[in-house]
Amino acid sequence: MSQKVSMKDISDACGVSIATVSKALNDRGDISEETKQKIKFIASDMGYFPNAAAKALKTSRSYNLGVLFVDDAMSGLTHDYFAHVLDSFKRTAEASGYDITFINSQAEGEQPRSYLEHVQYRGFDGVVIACVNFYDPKVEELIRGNIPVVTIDHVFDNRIAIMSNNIKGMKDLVTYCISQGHRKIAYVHGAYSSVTQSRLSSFYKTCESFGIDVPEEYVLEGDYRNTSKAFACTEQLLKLKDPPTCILYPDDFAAIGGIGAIHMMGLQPGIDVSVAGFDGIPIAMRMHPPLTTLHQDTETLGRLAAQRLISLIDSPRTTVIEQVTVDGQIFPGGTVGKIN
Amino acid sequence: MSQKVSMKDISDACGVSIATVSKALNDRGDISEETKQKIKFIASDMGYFPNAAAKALKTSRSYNLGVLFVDDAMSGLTHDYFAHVLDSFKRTAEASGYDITFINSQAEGEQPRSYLEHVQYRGFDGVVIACVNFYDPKVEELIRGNIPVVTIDHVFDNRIAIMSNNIKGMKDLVTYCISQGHRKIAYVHGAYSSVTQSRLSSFYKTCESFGIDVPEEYVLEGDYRNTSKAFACTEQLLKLKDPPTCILYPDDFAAIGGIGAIHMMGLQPGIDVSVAGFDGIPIAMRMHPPLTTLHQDTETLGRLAAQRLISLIDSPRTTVIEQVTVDGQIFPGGTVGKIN
DNA sequence: AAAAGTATCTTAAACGTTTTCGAAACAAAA
DNA sequence: TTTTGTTTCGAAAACGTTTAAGATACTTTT
Repeated sequence: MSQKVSMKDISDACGVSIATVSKALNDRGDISEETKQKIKFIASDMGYFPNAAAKALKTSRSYNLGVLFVDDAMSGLTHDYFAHVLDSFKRTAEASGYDITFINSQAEGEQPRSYLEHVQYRGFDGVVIACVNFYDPKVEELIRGNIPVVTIDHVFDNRIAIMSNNIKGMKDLVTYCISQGHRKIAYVHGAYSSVTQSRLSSFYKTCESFGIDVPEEYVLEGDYRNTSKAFACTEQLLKLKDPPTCILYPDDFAAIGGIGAIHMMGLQPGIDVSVAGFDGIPIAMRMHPPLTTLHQDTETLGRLAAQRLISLIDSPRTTVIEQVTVDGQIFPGGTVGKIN
Repeated sequence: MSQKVSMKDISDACGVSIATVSKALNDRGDISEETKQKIKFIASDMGYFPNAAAKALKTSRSYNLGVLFVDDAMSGLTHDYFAHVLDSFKRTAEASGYDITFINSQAEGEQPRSYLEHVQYRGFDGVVIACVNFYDPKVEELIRGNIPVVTIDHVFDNRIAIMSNNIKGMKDLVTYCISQGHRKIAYVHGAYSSVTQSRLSSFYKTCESFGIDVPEEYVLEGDYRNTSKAFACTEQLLKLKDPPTCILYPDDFAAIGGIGAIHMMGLQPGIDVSVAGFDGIPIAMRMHPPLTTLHQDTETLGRLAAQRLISLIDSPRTTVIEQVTVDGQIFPGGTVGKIN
């Protein structure tokens, strides 16, 4: 059963030509309502479905989107933030009839090819890029290639970019901490990147706007998803003669590392010293007490990326190339306590 | 630039037939070494790469694997355990020249089709299934379909299954706790499933083998990834007249919930009361103190799944249909302390 | 020297579609 | 009645490959 039934089989069964079958199944005008219904009925009765390869070969449209979430330093799939973005991207792409497959640069028994070559080989209609070293020449090549592309959290000249609003996010987070009475706020930031830069400058600027001075020793370099560094930095901060009352971290992972240090020192997070994360991954928001964090709207990020990409594919002329930024939302949690 | 160059272009450039080009590029015997080298050189010089659709159409081999990680209750991608398995699967599949794309049951503007139809439409060479309601008739249909398939953590009659060894895992975990001196061990287990059943019976059996009696009130129903239930259960357990000294949880998420309750009560995990998780997700293993947990070997799980699947595709006759179970490894962490 | 074998290359069909263009049939307009 | 238009359909080429079978030239065997 289910041995492939082709348009040829249907055309035989219906006594029409194979061209007519194609037209009927694709709802082209060039056909009478009567035969169209008959063909459709018989086709579904025979369990027909099209052959993606043949269709793609003929139309050079694969209805397949490539995603580039590389996993060297930061493994895409196992990185909560990007996993959530991808999950959302996947859902909306699939709802529009697109499948998604991963881009890689493995060879098929041959020498490694580039990302762009892989994309052209598979005939992806479009590509989304995230969680990547954007300065990798192979990534550059892909972006300069002639296929529709949207990037996430990084902007390239003349390409659509979906950006999480790190400026506003950090501003909201700092503002929240200040509203809780904190004025001695430390920041363990992530390793250098454009995202880090945005957050860092927003941190300084917001503090300044409230007339808060940030001592140099309050700003330490940690790293994303690095609990150990966060642990060490936290210890260091709390041993200061004038320790901060509130500590910000590059992400929720790191914040959990910081909380470890706080517990280790016999203190209670949110009571003796406040901490806040960034990202709003599920585990952080469901801890006890829940972590105060800035929840990045991964759902919207992924959805917009898919929508824009598909729009770019369908109507390259009329979709405007722009960077859209999506706001996160402060998640109060319980680890930033009221003071004074 | 990079406008598609086909075999036709190469054959023109080389003054040979298309067939000869195909043979040269595919290393068929039927050709002289000299022309083969010449063709290969010119092909690479012209930036040629094959067209996947055409190749798939002709050979009915797509070098594309379908993965079914559905996301309703438990969203596949955002589920740490499965995300890691998938990540490993992806890496080894890609190293063997296969791409991977997600299976879904969305229609292309039409009525929703089944998983199996999607698979046949795309011409996937094989399929891996995980993180799924295995009793879904659409899943059943896919598994009974005529394509190579391997399932993860669930066994179907006459199909390859890759199983994490929950029996041994729970046994090792309990044994470790006992080795630390614990004899009053509670278990907040997950919702009903075959995995839960395995772990629960292994828990009882191991305790029994050490002559340890498990009071009824030590075994509570929590749920996977549910921090709140774990929090509540933990409170309940610690309020007992004779509270346990050690508490086991369905997974690391839940354990973190339990730790929250312990902190809330002014106690120190690993000192005043011990806790252990299950899975060994990165955040748990990098907390301070690190969570004692049973690290499931997601790397091997994913790799074996890919290897077996590809083997099944390449040589259906000689690959044995069996369920292979892969052992996890105890991660001592620091939340199960020595007692007495 | 004829026959047979071997190495190398080409022709052409096929995979399952889509699409252009023309054909046929019929209706409407002149 | 002839012309023109409209609707519905089919023939055939094309997409870029693979592959079976045939063709050619050259070697070897007898």
